[in-house]
Amino acid sequence: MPRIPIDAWRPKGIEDLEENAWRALRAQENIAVVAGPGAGKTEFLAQRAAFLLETGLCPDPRLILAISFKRDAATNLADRVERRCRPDLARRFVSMTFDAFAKSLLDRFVAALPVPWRPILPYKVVFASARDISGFIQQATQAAPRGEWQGEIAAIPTGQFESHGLGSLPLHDGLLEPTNGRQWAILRWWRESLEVPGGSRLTFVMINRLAELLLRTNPQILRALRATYSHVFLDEFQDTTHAQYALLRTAFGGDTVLTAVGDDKQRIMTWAGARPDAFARFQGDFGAERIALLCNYRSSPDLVRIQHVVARAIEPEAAAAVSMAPRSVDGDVAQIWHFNREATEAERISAWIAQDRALTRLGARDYCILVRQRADKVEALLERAFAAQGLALRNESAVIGRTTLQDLLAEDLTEMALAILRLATAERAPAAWTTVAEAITLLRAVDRQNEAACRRVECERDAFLTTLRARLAAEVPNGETAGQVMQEVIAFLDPAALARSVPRYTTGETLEIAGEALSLHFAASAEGAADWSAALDRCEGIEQIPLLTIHKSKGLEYHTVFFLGLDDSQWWSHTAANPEGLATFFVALSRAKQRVFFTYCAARGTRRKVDDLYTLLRQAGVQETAP
DNA sequence: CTACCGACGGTTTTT
DNA sequence: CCGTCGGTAG
Repeated sequence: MPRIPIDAWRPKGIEDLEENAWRALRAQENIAVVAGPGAGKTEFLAQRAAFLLETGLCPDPRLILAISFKRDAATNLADRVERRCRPDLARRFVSMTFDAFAKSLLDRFVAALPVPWRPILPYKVVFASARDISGFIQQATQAAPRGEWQGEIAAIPTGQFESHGLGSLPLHDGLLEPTNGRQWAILRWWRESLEVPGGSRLTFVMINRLAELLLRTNPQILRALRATYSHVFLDEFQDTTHAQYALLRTAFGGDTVLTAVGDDKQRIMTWAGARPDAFARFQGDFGAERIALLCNYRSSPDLVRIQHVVARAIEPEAAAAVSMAPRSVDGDVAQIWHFNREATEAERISAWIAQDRALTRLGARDYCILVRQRADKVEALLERAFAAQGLALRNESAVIGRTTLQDLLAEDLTEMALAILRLATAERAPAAWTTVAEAITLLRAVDRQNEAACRRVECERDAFLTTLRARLAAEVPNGETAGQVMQEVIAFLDPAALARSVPRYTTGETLEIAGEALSLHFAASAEGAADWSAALDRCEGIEQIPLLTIHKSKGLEYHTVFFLGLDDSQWWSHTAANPEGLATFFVALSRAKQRVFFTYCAARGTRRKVDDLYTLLRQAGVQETAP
């Protein structure tokens, strides 16, 4: 296949790029791309991948590795590259999460770890709860060999032990001799976790640290890794933790070309262990040039202007973004709504949305209810009023069985099972056909060359679909039938085959948890649904207004955003001008494409702590009204 | 058994 | 800031 000359390369699927994006796209050195909300970070990375592959700057057989924090971000990026590139090139783009990257290194080369750090196999991935850690700190305090260390250990903040303690202590070839109480406690944690008869218990922070040690002590593995990947992309770089940063330095501190993308103004994960200086250090440690993307393809000019007031409060030097999205609504694009009673608040929001929908024909998913925390409380508060207006809410973080709604909807199992049910209810569902065909090929492990085998599998599939179609046609949707039907669909897909063919389902209880939750959720969706197709719509959240926390909304966008509860009780941890609080507010504000409304309800509490946020809105010219 | 007090967690991802 | 949980006094 011919390579495209660098100067002749054009972007795929979009018109053009802004000037700085072109410069960043063509860079052959490490770069730090600072991209505010709506700048098209993911699109930029997808275009850069296409550029590097199609021009041969990433030469065959070398690969591009893209590292994201969340699974959905990793999948999303891989999908975009697939849509932009020939299959043989897209195959050389590897997109995974940080944790999956660290774990894959550990799993492949565990035997190369220095003996004192080698886990007992099979090790188990565990998630240390705050309770586990505070319990550990308590007993470590008791057991500390020196009096002066005891106070030091007792003073370790529970929330920082894993990220700042375990995450930032480098491991060494041999056993380490602790020089202070903190180190003693961290090493004790390591020994207790590694020396579990029957299998070590490792958290992802530990897996990151072990992967880093592995590369540092095995130059030949490090060389092989660097030979594999010519370029590495790092998404949401502002959220990099201590352990991840250390792994990056060891793994790619050589001649790999790194592209880090992110926005310090959207750094809202430091409380969960993100290091506050990742971007700044990256520029120093990796000699990366800083390139700022200035366009905002999401929000209208009026919203971008309001966002800029908040952006400057976070970073006084912040450059103003240029809105590329025309305004499409009349009236104020931002308002503060003041209520006395929660019932009035719920009623006015729902009535407003119902009326707006009637006028504009926007879909339910063009609106969004954002909260700082405790989405279930807000769901209970709004549900009745919304139902009275014929609106449905979808609490994305609702707990279903042992998982949550949004995790369940991201499961491969869910995608496959719902596609089968779509085929059994809808007249035409081309996307569902593709999904089902691919799923069956994967799960039945049919050789495409073997025509007889293919036909047999197709017959089996059609027979199942015919029976299912007849069954659904004969029954009115209800919870009990829906639960049973889902179990049958899962049985048809075959849990054993899923465990064999989907890496995610190979170990642990993930498949079982997803199966359970899917049956529960489909049952709940079918209860009171007009027909089976409506039950499936409900299951997928079509025509439901999303309700989610700011943290979950990162990276998403909505035409009209309601931020519910700009008050001290939702913002209990906020203090004036603290960067993380301002960043959280900035993320909420910048989800909106056209309109954003903040609500305050006196019955919920005061607004002293959040006074600085109101001041910023006032400075930006946002009016307060009592609708 | 109940009533009250103080401590603590909340916003999250990851195979 | 506010709800929950565990402990203890009555």
